[in-house]
Amino acid sequence: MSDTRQDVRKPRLSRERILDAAMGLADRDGIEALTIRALADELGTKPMTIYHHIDGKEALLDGMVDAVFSEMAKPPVELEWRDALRVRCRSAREVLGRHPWSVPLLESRHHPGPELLAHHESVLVTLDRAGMPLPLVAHAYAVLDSFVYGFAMQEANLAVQRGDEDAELAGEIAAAFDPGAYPMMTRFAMEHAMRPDFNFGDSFDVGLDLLLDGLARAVDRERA
Amino acid sequence: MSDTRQDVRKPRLSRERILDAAMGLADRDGIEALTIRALADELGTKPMTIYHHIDGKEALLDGMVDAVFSEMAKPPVELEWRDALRVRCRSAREVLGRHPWSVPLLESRHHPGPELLAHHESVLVTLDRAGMPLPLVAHAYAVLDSFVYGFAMQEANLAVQRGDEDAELAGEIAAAFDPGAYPMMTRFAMEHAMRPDFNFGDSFDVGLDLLLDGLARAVDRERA
DNA sequence: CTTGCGAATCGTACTAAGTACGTCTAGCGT
DNA sequence: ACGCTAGACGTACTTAGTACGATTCGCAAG
Repeated sequence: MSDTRQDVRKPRLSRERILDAAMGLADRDGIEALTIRALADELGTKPMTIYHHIDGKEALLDGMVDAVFSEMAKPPVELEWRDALRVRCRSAREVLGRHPWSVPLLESRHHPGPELLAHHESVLVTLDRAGMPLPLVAHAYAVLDSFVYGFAMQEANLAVQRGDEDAELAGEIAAAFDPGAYPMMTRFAMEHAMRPDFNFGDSFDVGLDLLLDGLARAVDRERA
Repeated sequence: MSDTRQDVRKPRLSRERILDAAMGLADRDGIEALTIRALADELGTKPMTIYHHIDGKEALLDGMVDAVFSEMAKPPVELEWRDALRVRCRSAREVLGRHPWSVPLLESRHHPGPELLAHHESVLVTLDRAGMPLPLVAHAYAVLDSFVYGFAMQEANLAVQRGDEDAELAGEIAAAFDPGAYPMMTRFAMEHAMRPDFNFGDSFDVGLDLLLDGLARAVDRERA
């Protein structure tokens, strides 16, 4: 009873409930469907109520980005640095894939939240215990994150096109093809990319290993 | 005379002039400042006039993205594949850096323009003549573009923060730091990232070489 | 030089979205 | 029981995209 009353009354809204709903809405309907009004409907309330918990839409987006970082696994300290980073990067890619709207947002937010900072700290620590000097740490971090973000960005792109129409889109693209204007692209599509067993995501581990192997060699060179 | 008259009269507007102005405006004031009204002002005209040349704002953005691709150097056919790709990737990074707003757009456009298609074709051809089998071509392309896009995205991020306030921003971030809550980040910043000779962009060539070297090794393994 | 046609331009207005401001109300402590 | 305050809400203003119809301009033919 008191539970019911409390549930309906007191904590009707909270920053967390709003963030959860916002992320769910963005996951489901896309980031462009995330409007304050739609969010209010989702929460069974009115637009202005949301402003009592969150300081404008920018702050909402900042909060969502930080929540995304909170979902990413940090590099496990008990693993050797390469394995630890592999775990972290795979998790990051998976999380970004689950929240495709977040990828372009990562770029435009300039208010790092606590989760983001903690995440960065943990990665830096891992690179440090790999024995990298600071300049190499900087390169390693920049390079790994560039790859992860960029890959997630391309995957998000593909996902949208897949969900959009597929047939219509493919037809449109095909129509733009002069017969044989792009022979290599055509061959590539026909003989590989359109095959049922082709999976863009398979390239992730390939690239990740390329980078980790290269970094390991760089560490070895430092040691010598 | 007739030149003057023609210059003032006939071609008052055109798709090209609109695209140029839109890109200039986005470069100068940021993509969020690119509104149809602002663009009309920039061109000395009225909003609705623009719609006679371009089919809505989405089409405008599509056109801008394609224009960005047109600025990127294709891999020169006369160079060995690794050098050719290095030229292409460096150029891509430079162009994306010049048009920071374009990076998030690359993801959201699903109407590939002719320049984009031609660019992709040229890269695929280069990978093909490197002797890669199609599956490796796919991996190479995915991995290289992920890195280039992701790197450009992070650079765009830094550029914004730099231009924004610098002092205010740095203070804000510093304020979020519990004294010593992020020791490795602090050390990294103090002893490396805040030093005047530190340059994030230096990591680009490092990562690019990591990937190209790794791909070259993969090609060699295929040969064996 | 006039006239008329079609393309380019513009004015008006509607819709969607973010949000400032003032009011209202429920539930708490006194 | 009563008033105080946090949270919720209604209204309305602002910015932005864009549909629709009227208007104007430049050129070519008479």
